[in-house]
Amino acid sequence: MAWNLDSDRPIYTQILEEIQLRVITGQYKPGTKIPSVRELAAEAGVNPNTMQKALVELERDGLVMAQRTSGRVVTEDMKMIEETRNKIARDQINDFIDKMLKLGFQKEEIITLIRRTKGGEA
Amino acid sequence: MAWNLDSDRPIYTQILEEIQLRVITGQYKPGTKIPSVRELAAEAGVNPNTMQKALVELERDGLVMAQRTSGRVVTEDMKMIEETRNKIARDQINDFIDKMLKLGFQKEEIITLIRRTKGGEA
DNA sequence: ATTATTGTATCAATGGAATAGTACAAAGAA
DNA sequence: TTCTTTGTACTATTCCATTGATACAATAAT
Repeated sequence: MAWNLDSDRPIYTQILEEIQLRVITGQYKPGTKIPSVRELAAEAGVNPNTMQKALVELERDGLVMAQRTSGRVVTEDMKMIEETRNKIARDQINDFIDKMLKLGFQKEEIITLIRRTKGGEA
Repeated sequence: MAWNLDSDRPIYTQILEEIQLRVITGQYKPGTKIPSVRELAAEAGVNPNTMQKALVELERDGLVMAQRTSGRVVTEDMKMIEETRNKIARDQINDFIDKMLKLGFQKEEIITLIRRTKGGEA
């Protein structure tokens, strides 16, 4: 999977979101180890310090835990993972709706436009 | 209207978007003058240089035009304004759908969630 | 004619993000 | 034991966004 980093937002923020996504989607499974700081940094093409910063922030949220010398492990708290997913989705929706309303679209128009958009029809 | 600037994206980008929005929504009407660089900077609480940078970028898009000493004027090209609005909306939708699909939601789920969201049912 | 306002240009200083390089302590592997 | 890998810490440097301050030319207002 690509990291797809752009330059108009802090890199460590984007990295944080990408790892969050990998946990939420099960690419990094509960209770398992994730790659080391240095590996992840190499994979993402960033400096280890930048990766470290992202990981420390993720740690604050409790989504991953560092074990001094044996690496980092994804939380086993499935409920927390699910709640994180829902919170992110809720924020996405609110931001999106807010912007669209500001642009002068109404809810039913928005829904129509989404229906016309490719992808995700199961 | 508030400028509502946050610190995790370049200020001049956010300013640019805000002015774009004001044109699109008719707060700044086609053919009329917009406030001077210094006024806008004061209103937004930023340095004139930062405001200037945003305005120059808007100029590239052709949404506003500078007149050396008499100020800046909004374009009278309604079609361009409408196209800008549609482009922004399209980008918003695509980004939003993309993120939601990555989070594992499907289109009908997304629509359901939007229906449950407050606002814009006019 | 004088003054004020306009956009524009330029320079220096500051702060945060990112890079680069290095080092250390703890634990597992050899 | 020795070596390697782990997370972590630290310092220096570079780059960009932002601020601050100032200046200039063209025009509108007086």
